[in-house]
Amino acid sequence: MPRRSGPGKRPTLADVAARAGVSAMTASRVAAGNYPVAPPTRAKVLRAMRDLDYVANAHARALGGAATGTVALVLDDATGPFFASIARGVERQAAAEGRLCLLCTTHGDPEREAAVVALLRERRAEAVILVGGAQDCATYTERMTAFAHSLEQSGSRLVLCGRPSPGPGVPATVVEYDNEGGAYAMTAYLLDNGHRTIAYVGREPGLSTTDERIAGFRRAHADHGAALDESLIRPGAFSREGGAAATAALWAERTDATAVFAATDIVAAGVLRALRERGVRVPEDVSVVGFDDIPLASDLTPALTTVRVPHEQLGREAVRRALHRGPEADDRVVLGTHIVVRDSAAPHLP
Amino acid sequence: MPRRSGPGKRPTLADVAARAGVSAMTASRVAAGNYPVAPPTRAKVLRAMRDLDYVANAHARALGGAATGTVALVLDDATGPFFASIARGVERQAAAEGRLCLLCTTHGDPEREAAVVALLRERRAEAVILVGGAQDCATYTERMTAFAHSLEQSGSRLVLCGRPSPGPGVPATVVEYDNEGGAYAMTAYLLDNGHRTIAYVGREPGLSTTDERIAGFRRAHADHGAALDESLIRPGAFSREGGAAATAALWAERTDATAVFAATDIVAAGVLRALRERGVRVPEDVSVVGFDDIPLASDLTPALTTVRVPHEQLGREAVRRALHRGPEADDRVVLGTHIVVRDSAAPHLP
DNA sequence: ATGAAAGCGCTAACAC
DNA sequence: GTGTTAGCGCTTTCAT
Repeated sequence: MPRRSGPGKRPTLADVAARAGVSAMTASRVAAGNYPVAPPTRAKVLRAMRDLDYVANAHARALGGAATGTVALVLDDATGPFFASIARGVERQAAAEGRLCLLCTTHGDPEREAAVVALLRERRAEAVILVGGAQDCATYTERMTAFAHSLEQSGSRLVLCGRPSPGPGVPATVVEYDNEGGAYAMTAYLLDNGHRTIAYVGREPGLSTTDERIAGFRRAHADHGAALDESLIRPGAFSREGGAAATAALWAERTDATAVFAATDIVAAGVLRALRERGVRVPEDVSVVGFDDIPLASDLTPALTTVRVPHEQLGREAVRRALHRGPEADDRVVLGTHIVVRDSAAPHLP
Repeated sequence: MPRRSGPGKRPTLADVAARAGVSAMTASRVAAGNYPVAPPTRAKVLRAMRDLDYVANAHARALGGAATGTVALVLDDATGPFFASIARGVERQAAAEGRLCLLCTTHGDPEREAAVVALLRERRAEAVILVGGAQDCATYTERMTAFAHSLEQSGSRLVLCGRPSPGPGVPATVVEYDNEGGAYAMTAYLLDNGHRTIAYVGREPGLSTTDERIAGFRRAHADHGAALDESLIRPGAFSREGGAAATAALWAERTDATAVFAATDIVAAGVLRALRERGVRVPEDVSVVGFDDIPLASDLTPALTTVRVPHEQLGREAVRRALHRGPEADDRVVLGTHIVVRDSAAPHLP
């Protein structure tokens, strides 16, 4: 049982040293464990630490110039769909590297994002990982470039995770995944299965992920010599409601689509609901596919065929690369995506 | 654009002071903003800070004795079902109170939990919030009591969130929710709807939440004068597979249950799947209800009737109470739960 | 309203 | 192997 209980007086290394009858430096060496200390002395110090319930002060260490042992994860919102998976990857890798993980959210507000980055600079976080939601592309690049420089100047590393790169030469690590390729593969899969009228539901204007996915959608059509009716690309928010509303709007206009490519799994959930309400059977009448492969995908009815994004691995890579990087200013990886076939898509028999 | 770019030389308050032609103390006062400084002086200092891109060193501040502005959230696993909601509550409240939030996971390993608590003591986190998963009750109480004291001694506050209290007098904040009441209300709802053979699926032995939920299940039966066949309480892990397996086992034995109370929504997902595979219609043939009201619940088919647990509010309360507490050692709240009626339960007509 | 000095707890650099 | 000195960057006295 500790001797003192008031929150005011925590034992310091000096206290330990005094109690063990050695100097503070010796106690420090024992604590760090990276320096030879005579076994008997060592034992005495250890004993004193136990007796006093000594706890090192991480801030004092950090002040001395040591690394802070902290990486920071910055998200739009803690309940976003990939949050858990990416956070898990980040946290696991951070733990594996002996770091603790700070969690911050911005709610999509650029000002708050800047404020958070400022706070993290004060904390000297070793890495600041910005995840998802690439907003307004006009100022995005310069904002990220400014963050990258200011973080570098305070000894931190900016990591853009699932966000576009601000360009070469900017001191940042970029960990992306292949949106275009995944959309291409999925579209090709539908085309190979005989679908020729495929709706893309959930275009969020200005979002980098949307643009890339639609690019893959287009390229697959082109490669398969399939005509693409632009009016099949439907706007819609990245939400259940967005998916349901977009589907309702589409069906009010035309009912000839044999497949729906939802921009995300969440959107797909809305699409499925809207179709069910209209008595459209999936996959018998219409095939529905998604993007992301979040846990929900396999719980939907029918289980969703979708594009797998390696969220957890994104998180791990973000930490790994930020912590062990070479001398080059910038660093960029693109992780692969692939389709996961479940029950929501079937061949279209003409 | 900052003058220096190497990660080695960050400007300090002294640099700012020198550039502004004042003393470090004055610069400090301007930075803190809590002390009168002559407007012209103030302006000069602010200017210097901008020019130098000055960033305060949070560790130096913390070393000086100031609060660290950090709360820590400790979970079993980042992908746990309530993780996102509780984390959101914690993060939001922390942000509202000007704190940053550390995120740690233990993977259910008590040793790692202890290691994490030790790390957080070093960081002087103002609050350490332990969430969910109360394991082996034999040593649990003493472990938590020890954590509470050691954290208190290093100036931190232990918060148990959705975990049982270690008892009165222990310096910890406990934020629970009403498991027994929620289970009671749900069971009563089923009984009121004419169900008399209700299976409880997903008893995890030794888990406090399980015990409390089953207690409510029993009490409702007793209050309604309904006999409770003990063999209807089925063991099973808190997972989709656990729910499916337990349902399969139950149905292999008997098929007379008209309702299934799944221990959690995740378990309910497994139950639904197993019933679907057997051609049992929900809710026409059998009613299924869950516990937690995670987002998944409304995406299941049919949408799940379940017990709502205010996860986000749990997180908020955890932070709020830890930060603003009176002089009493212990502090405990129990947040209410209530049933959410959706489509997976229907009256049973004899 | 501003400044000077001391110290928070730890560790790198240098003695002994 | 162990002790001494100095200093990380900021803030709290205590002057002025």
